[in-house]
Amino acid sequence: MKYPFTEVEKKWKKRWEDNKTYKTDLTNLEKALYTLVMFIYPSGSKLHIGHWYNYAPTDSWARYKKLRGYNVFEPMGYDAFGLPAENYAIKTGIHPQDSTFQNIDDIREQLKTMGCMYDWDAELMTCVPEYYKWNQWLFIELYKKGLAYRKNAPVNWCPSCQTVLANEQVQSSGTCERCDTMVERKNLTQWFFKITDYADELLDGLKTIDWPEKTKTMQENWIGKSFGTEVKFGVVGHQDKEIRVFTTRPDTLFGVTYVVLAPELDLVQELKQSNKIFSKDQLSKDKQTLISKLQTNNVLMEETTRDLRQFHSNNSIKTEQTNFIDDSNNIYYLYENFPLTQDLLSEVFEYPLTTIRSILKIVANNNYEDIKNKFKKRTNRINTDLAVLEKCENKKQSRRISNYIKKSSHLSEIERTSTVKEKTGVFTGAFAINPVNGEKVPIWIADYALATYGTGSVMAVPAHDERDFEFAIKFNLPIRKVILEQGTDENAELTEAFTNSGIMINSAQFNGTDSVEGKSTITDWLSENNNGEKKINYRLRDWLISRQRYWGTPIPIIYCDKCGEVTVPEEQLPVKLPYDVNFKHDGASPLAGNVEFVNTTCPKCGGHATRDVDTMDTFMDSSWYYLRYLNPKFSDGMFDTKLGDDWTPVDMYVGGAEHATMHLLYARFIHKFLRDIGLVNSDEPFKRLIHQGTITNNGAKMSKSKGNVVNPGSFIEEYGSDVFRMYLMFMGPYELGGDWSDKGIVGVDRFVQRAYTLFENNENLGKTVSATIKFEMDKLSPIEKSIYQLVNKTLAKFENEIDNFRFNTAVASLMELNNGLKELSECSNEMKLFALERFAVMLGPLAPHMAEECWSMLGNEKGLYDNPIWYDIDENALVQESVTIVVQVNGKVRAKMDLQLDTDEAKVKELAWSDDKVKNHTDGKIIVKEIYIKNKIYNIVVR
RNA sequence: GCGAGGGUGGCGGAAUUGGUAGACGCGCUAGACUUAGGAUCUAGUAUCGAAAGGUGUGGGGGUUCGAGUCCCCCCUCUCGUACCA
Repeated sequence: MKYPFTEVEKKWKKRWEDNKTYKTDLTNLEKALYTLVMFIYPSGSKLHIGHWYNYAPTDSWARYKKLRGYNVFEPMGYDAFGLPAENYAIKTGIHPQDSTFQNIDDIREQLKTMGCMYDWDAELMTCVPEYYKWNQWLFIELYKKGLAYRKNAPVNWCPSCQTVLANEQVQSSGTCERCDTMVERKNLTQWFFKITDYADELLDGLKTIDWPEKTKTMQENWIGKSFGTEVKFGVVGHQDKEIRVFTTRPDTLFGVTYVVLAPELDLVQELKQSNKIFSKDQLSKDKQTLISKLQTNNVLMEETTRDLRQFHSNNSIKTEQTNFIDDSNNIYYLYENFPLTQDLLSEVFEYPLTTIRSILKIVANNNYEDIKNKFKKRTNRINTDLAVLEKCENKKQSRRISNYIKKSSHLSEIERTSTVKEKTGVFTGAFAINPVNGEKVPIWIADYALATYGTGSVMAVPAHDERDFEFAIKFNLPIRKVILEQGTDENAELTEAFTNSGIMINSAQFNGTDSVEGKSTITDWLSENNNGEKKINYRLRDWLISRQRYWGTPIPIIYCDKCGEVTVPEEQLPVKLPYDVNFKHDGASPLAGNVEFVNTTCPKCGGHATRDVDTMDTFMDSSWYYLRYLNPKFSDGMFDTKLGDDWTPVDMYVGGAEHATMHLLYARFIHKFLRDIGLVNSDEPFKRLIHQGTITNNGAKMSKSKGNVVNPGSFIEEYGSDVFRMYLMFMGPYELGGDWSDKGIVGVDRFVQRAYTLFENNENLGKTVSATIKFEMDKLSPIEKSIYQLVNKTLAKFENEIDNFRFNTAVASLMELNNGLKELSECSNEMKLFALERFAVMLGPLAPHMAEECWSMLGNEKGLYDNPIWYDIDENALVQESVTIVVQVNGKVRAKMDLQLDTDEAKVKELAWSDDKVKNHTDGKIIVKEIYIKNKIYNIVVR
């Protein structure tokens, strides 16, 4: 008879449910094992094969552990808050709460068809007040410890939808996912969690957990700890200001030719304002006279920006700068007090400064005093120092800066930081002072400097940094080599940035130092002179948790005119999410529209106050749900701390690799925080982590929007859930995933049919024969012996494979066993029972319904999972008595010999040489050597 | 660009420490049983060759008695990441 999966599945599901087979006794800590799979987002679409691929094999692992006597806790729940439900509401008008509850009901039913051993008493959902109350409580705890704070931060804002978008809703083109409008960045005051306080611990903890190396590396990079130096640059004309830059290459400090500020920095605004542009008549009489003289004397340089920068950077020139606008709306920079040094004069001569050159030409060959005198005569300056006038390239320099800042604010984070984008920037007109040599370098703003990293200011060393090099080339800024690559010419021009270590040059007293050593030498020098210090920087940013959205946990903060920011008192929690809300976007958080919600009284003074109208990031929910599962109905706290201590860290956690740096980092942070406030006694939430691979469809990720989702429905109907789950496991390595194809499912089905028939043919065997634990191999027939060995071998293999999530080879080993049991009919009933008992038990984790049925067909009264059982291996049966020894000639296989294990070399040699093929290949050749690897190979080397 | 992981028959994929490459399954071929076969069973199936014997794990080089496995260079695919100073 064909395996009647419909009846069998129904029968066992009912029995499991009636017997509460999968209800875990959490007070029993002997061999306690917490297996967890990332909980499900209850969307309107059905469970697809991706969910099955995630959950079913994990359940098989848990079942295996259960059969081995572990007290396994395997819960399932719903990550029920979030954007999709709200977007769905905007589209259809169905309230997120209604659709979510409906979806949860549907999904629960679908999950049950899988036949996983979830403890349904532990089921939880995050969108109910009993759950999110504790998000709020946790928020307040963080707040009390100074780890929750508010600051102004940019969000992705769609001007057309009038709403805030999550990063993943912004397309790579920088447009809105829904309406294709260009997304803007808008500053809003928002809540942050200070995860950065835990940066070091999050980094160190990685060493203690059994996670995929790849994931740990990703977290490591994400945290991005980097050791460097913070250097203080002065600002010309602003004694009170300084620019701090972070660098990992203090050894290149002498190569700084400009400084870059991120456009968002407050300092940029100040510099812009301080570099005020005067109208010409606002200037002093003296200056006006000077300007006219410079203009009439034609000491006006039309194309001199580049050359001026050269002056500034190559020489320690201290000038006074005045910006003004003339009657024809041209902007000029007037630099006074250029010291007319010999250096400058010779330098000037190098560049096509037509005007100055024409002046200096006259005096080129004269001595310094002559030059001074002649220059004085020519310009009618009393002062012998040079004044120069630079015409601004762009008439609207100031506006240019503003425009640039505005423009970069329009770019999304993704777009701005795209490396393929060409570098942009604008000169501020201001100069910074390099502390190491007093050199003046121009200050630029450019969006390749990120306000969110380090100080937001960068010292640019084009010669030794790729980005700076690219920028310098584009804007014609000087490139000064200060690290010499070994074996290269000091004067050779660089065609690309040299970023490795070398010998320091052009670095005054540090010349000749190895650049690696130079890092600390220079840093020490800076510290001594109070110009900088050692500094550690992190790439990790604080966790922005505010969402200008409805379907989430309300932030438990009240704003009072008198008392300011006040937390909601614990006894007033939860702050319930009101049902009646216009969640259609109107430019603000939907909760802002609910007057009843917003208006409240201040818990401190009783006066009028308003509530925070934002909700929390849903990663908050998933940061501690594994603790709540232990008792979702617990009301005396976030979770039962006794159970938390007993059952966490989670022994096995399975979920997608896409959560590597978000969820998995946040949960670790929260866990550590909970430890610090005494709620858990462990450092890490998840001891062991496995990522399932992704199942693609024709190479594309399955998604509802693409319409390429494969539903398991038809396969379940045709083959049953056990065959389907086993096929998913058989497809390939679990952690790799792969492209979906149903081509091989018939193979698994055939295997199941054959196995079922085998049990059918031996029905009630256990009632007539008593079970044997161990056989004396000498007393077995050859067939019995080989079956006995195969069964034991399979057990050993199977255990190892399942333990390590290698389900494909575990299934294969059972198929091999099944093939090997073809001759079972020729065995004694004792041997039959021995083999079939073990076969049924091994089927248990992979095909739970079928295995229960087979197990009961043998005559067992108690179910496999009600009375878990696993068999010991007879080690004697694993010992091979004979072994195939391969005879090679020059590494090529020429003969194979079946010999007793541990046959001695002389005997092997004799047999090897008696083989005809071996003779053929060695005749007439010189024997160089012979190698014998015991029980494996006999290799003859000839020439 | 950088980081990680892959590339093995017609296909999905096996191969503890270097030691018989291709387990298991699909597909295919032949046969058996059948009124029938998209059921089941049996045998075969890397490739060239009639055979002997060659050749074979992306390509090239190397180490070794022996390399899918170790080392160097290159090609290619997938994933992650995106100017982190």
